[in-house]
Amino acid sequence: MRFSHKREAIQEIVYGTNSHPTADWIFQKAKVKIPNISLGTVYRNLKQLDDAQLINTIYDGNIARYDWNREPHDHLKCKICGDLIDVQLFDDQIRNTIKKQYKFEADDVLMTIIGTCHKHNK
Amino acid sequence: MRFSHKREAIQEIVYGTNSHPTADWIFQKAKVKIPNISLGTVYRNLKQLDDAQLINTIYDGNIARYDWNREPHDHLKCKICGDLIDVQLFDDQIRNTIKKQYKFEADDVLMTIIGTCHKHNK
DNA sequence: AACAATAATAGGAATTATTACTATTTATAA
DNA sequence: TTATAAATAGTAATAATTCCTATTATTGTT
Repeated sequence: MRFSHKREAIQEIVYGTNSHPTADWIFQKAKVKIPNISLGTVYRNLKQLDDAQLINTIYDGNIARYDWNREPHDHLKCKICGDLIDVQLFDDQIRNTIKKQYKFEADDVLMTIIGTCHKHNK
Repeated sequence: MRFSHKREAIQEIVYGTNSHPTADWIFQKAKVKIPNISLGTVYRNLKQLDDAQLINTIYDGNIARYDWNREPHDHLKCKICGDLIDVQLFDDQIRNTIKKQYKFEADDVLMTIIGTCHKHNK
């Protein structure tokens, strides 16, 4: 993977937020710095950064979001504001349990808890 | 919700498979019985059946799949063949843990384990 | 520094999944 | 049996994403 200013900028944008941004959000931010950047470039580079293990892609309903946090973690999703909150729920032990119980070679555990976040406490 | 033959047929199709079908797969099956059914009808009725708690909608990457199984359960997703396998991993205890730790009112726990299923054992 | 090979890009077209719109049909309650 | 409103077909519209192609930029090699 050869160096590119655009990819560098895209990576900086993803690394600069905890908001699990969408491709379009990243595109809007990128345009401020690089007015002629195209959405295709954003998608292509996000994919490359994911392939290079520099960012994570997470699917939120049927939209892709991007996450700089490469540590294994899960998400709390607020059904009111839609926010995704990072949490650490399980350790590696679960993989062994699953492997034994279901003859399934587990690579990754994706977990989302749907609910209401503290901002909406009455 | 008023009775409809099409909705009945759509529900039967979802209830008749363990394959977590997509809207389009259901549409193809429905056309065999009801040649003039439209894709919009399939989507509308799947939404109604979900609202009525008669089926479940699950998001697999960025595509919606439908599941007759209303019991709380999780999925093993094979990265090779894409199959989703139903499994029962956690009980309600996890909700209380999350609630305490994160001040989060948990309604639902969505969990998918990515890996390789037994069909691909060498 | 100039060159050659090829990765990266812009801009737009194409694709895929899904929702919205509207005139017509159908279920059902009175 | 008729009035009502829900359900529908067919199609247009939208949203997210991928694909295509001519041009541009990076980088290893002269």
